[in-house]
Amino acid sequence: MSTETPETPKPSDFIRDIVAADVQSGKVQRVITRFPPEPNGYLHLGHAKSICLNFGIAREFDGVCNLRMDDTNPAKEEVEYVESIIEDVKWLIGGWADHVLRFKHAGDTSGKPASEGDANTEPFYASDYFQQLHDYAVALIKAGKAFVCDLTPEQTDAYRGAPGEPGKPSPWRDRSVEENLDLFARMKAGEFPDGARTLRAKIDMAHPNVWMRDPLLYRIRHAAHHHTGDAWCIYPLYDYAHCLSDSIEGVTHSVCTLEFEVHRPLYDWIVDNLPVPQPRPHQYEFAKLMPTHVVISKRKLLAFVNEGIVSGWDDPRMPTLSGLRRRGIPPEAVRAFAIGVGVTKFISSTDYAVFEHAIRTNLNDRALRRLAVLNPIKVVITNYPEGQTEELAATNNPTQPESGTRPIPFSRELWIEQDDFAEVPPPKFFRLKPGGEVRLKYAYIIKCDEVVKDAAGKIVELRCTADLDSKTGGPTSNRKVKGTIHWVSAAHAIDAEVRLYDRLFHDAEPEADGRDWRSAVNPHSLQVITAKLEPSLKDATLAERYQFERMAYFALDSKDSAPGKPVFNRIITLKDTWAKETQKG
RNA sequence: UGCCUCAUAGUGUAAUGGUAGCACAAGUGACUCUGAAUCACUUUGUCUAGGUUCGAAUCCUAGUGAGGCAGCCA
Repeated sequence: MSTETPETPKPSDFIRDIVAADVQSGKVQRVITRFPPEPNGYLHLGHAKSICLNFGIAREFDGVCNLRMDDTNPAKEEVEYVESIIEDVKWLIGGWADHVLRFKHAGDTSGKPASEGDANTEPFYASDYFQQLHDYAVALIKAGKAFVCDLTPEQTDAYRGAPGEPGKPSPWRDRSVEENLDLFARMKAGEFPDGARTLRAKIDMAHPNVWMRDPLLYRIRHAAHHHTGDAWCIYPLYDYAHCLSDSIEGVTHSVCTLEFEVHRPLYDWIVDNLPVPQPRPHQYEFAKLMPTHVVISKRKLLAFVNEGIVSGWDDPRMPTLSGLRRRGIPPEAVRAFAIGVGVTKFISSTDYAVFEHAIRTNLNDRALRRLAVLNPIKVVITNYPEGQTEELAATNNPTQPESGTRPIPFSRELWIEQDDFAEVPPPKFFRLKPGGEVRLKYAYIIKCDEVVKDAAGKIVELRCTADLDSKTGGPTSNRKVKGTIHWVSAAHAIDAEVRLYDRLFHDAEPEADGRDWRSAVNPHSLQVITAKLEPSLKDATLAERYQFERMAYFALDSKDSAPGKPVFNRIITLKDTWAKETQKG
């Protein structure tokens, strides 16, 4: 069975146009891209677009894509995040771009990929290149293009000037090459405390682009690094490390988000002022994905976790990739969405409904149909013999006829959905009502004869008669009634915990008008119930997706489900035009 | 108010000087043993003003609006 949602014909965008032109002209022999997350948080829906872009370009142009940890800041980065990033990337591109994903041999720092069949691999790390980066810095100093600056952080800010007004040169700008070399060596040797000195590029303090005003290249941080340990106490900054990491790995197209656009002149300056291999990498920027109805900044996601609003980074309500995965959303759906939104430089937000549509499209194709009653009400078929059971054939997936049928048991006492009965039906109500008829899916047409209530007036049971000639598949089953509802046999149903997830935010823009997103959190984003499931669901598997007919799509929870004790997560509801209809009234 | 960038239906996104199309959303109808899916149809758009051109969403100029940039974060 194909699980790949038909994707837009052939992705084409301004970045792919550039790549195609570079390949066409022979400027680039082999396309190499990279996905460079900083390991200081979990990957989320926004990253999915970047992953699909970088890996997508690689696979479309017979290139490769390096997974690289952009870990130049020892204070913020952790191994836990590295591991989650690897798992999430593999999950997202699984079955689609695995073959273009490159790792390197564990421990190797050359920037070269692991050889075929190497079993001991790990992602690339910017921190692998600290020595090389250091040597390049020395070269810059020798060329008179970098200097050690003694300004304090505050002074550095003040000297930088502001947009619109030029900065002024650091008094340390014209130190001799020898002095700079000596000082840089002593920075590296740990002679100075944090913040005491920096290494800066010597460019132009009056440059209209603030990032070109003698930008910092290295800072002193006496801190252990998650990957290099205590080997270094000077750490390169992003602008210096990123372009050179690209160069060292042979990246041809370095694709990043729009906020780095103003950094591009610096990216170019660094690689153009160092003897790097040619052709050198080039940076291109696109607008990041901003879905409505979510909050995806790392800081806020971290707050969700730390403040206990959700159960963890992989809570099924989180827009993290691990959250989406645990929710049961297939990677194919995430990909179809991330690719479908397109790539431009226009800052926009994407309606969450587009994502939901991608999920439903994928699930409709692949999900196994099952009958399950979420909020049960008892039905007794008074003309059906007590103790009798018959097996009926139920279709597994009408969109995949080869998926066949499975047997479901029918008996005198059933559960049906509370919403499928109305004592006082609204207009156009097609379901069960007193004196009315409805089809029990795959079974009989029944008529409601009597509504039984308890002392409090609460409905406890519906007494119905079945038209025994109307059995599905039988010779006299052709009689039509307007409504068909789902049901389970009370004697055969299994109870299971079902977690009904809803959007974490009802507002399209949870932070509109400067509100704190916390005040917009949907208090009913999780509702836990015990549902009545058809017995075949006791054999549900984690790999499978299920549609509880007429209700929603579900998947087993990967953490809390156990053999004999299934726990289902609601992935997404079916579209419900009836609910929309009733809201109109 | 210096530099950079962007502007096409409600939301996204195509059209690369030649009929403004697609998706989502919204609406109407058909079909339906899932009020799902499917199918058909409908509504809504080139920021403004000039210019170049036989012809402009596209090229030029000016304006307007929006965003990014002044971390020893990435």
